[in-house]
Amino acid sequence: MSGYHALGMCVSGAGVVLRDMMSSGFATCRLSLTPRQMQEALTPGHLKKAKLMFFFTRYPSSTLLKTYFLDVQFSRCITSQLIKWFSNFREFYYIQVEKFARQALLEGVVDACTLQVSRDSELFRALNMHYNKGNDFEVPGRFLEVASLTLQEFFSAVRAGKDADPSWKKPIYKIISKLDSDIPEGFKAAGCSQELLHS
DNA sequence: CGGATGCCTG
DNA sequence: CAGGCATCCG
Repeated sequence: MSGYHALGMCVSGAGVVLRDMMSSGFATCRLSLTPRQMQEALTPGHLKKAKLMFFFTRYPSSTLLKTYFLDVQFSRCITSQLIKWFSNFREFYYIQVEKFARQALLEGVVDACTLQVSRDSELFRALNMHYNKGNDFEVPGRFLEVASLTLQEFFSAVRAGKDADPSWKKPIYKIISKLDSDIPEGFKAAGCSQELLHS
């Protein structure tokens, strides 16, 4: 809940100001008047922001990322680093889900549909701990749905013995990649990364 | 060749 | 999470 408030405040704030700085000052005086807030390297605040964004998008394009990190000076290095972050986020996510799917199988679960990820489930706890450590952000319900589907897909695949195929996860990745949802505009706000760091 | 992906290591 | 490397494509 506190997370929502912080973002809400960012939305009405200095978003426009940053744009003006970029279009005028930066473009005409690139060497002498570099905006102070324009980061040349990703900060811990950016990392925290990226993790929260993961709750909405698992497969963000570099283009999308550029529109949500307006305070970052994108370069090949920065872009690849951000993309890399999400790649790492996905790895952790899928590893966790697979683990719980196999566990459910061992516990004798029969119907995949009964596998639902709720806010009080162990899987959610593990994921929330990783992407929202301080638990200061209200995870969107949509994420729970995506996680549930992912869990069911892994469960069904393993139960069907598809994990024998070296590339058995590919079909699942394909499905999940289509479930990305829009990211709240609040994440674009200037200073958002730092605000999150404090909350 | 240089950049994007993906797997997997430490 | 960052490094490395193998691989694929323009």
